Amino acid sequence: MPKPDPKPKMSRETLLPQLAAHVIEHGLGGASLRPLAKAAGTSDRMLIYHFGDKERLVRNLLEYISGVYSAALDMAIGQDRPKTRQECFARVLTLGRGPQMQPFMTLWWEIVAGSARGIPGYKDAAEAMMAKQLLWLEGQMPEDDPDPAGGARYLMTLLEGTLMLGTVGHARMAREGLLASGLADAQAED
Amino acid sequence: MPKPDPKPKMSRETLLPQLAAHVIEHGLGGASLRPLAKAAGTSDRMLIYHFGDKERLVRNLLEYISGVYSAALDMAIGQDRPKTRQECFARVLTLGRGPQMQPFMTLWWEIVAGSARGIPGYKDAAEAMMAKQLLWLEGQMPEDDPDPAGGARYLMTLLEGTLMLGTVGHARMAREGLLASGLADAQAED
DNA sequence: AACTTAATGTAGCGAGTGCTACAAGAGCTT
DNA sequence: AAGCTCTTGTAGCACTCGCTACATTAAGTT
Repeated sequence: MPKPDPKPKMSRETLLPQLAAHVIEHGLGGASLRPLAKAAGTSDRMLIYHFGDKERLVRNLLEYISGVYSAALDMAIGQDRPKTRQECFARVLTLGRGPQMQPFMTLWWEIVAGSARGIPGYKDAAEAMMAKQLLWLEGQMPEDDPDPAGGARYLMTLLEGTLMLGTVGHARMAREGLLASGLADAQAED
Repeated sequence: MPKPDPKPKMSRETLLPQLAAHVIEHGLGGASLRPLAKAAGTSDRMLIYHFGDKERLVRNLLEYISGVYSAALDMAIGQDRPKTRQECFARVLTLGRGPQMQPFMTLWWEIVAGSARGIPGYKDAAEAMMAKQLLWLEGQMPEDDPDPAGGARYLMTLLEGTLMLGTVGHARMAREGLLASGLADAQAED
């Protein structure tokens, strides 16, 4: 008869993945110690023990999540480069709108809001995530692009604007804008 | 000897401006009844009395704030139209980054985050505010623009992306992108 | 003046918040 | 075995949360 629960030692490293999963699903703002602890199979008591206080816990979580995001981007690198900026943009937009990215996006806007309000760990995480995404996008630019660096930054700006308009129910508006800019084909969806 | 406090009857209409002022300064997420009430010179008891419950209060607040935003935009219509899209974009970007707009922007990202999370009143407010801003921007497009409708939507997308990158500390990235797109001059600031 | 209704104050409830005091077990070294 | 440090459980504190019960005042209306 084997022991049903070996009860392994927990540390920040073993806790963070489970905590992050809970945060990605339920958000950071409304996250309180007890639900977080339950999601990770511990108690609020232990969260404070391992992280000191909630602020440091959140900071650690944001760092970790930023790392997860980074890894997810590395995972999603396409084999073949797109041939045009238009195709590049379409690809990354499709990726950003994919259902598996949706919890991430929901959390993302919360991080942006936290950055704007100046909540301790938020801006650092947001900055890191954007930096990583830019790097990734630069690597996805067409090979013969005349200005990959500037172009990637341009596409990033457009991409984020497009995603934002999408989350507030104005996907059509963004699409028509892209259409006018020559960065999108005419296609129906909303 | 006049009465020091005539204690006028309060209604939703008299309360909303003061409540909105508090929300614009301190945010919506962390807004709880008692601080809100104090900011409006009442009690939590009366907020519930007038609005029913907190969700309806928030909904009313978002509607009201959306109206305030709309009015602020109407106020900020320039007499002379810009001559180029570039100038148009520069103007609206300067306006959006102005210090008097900053509390609004901070609140805005919170509204976007709320929309993404599906919190009841948020998406409606965000949609209304974006619709209004688009209308405003269309009115600010150069007179000889070949496609004012599409152009305004394009500029909106770019603008929102630029503002977002700015709030997370990547203003430089957005600027270099705009520079590469031909929508901005070379100028130093960050 | 009697009655009705709207508006407000006081007090508090049950639940949840971050965090702590205290003690006990677990595994290690000496 | 004794001591020591790391990890964990149990209770609870002081506070805030949204909301309600109850009573009171103010202002019409009849």
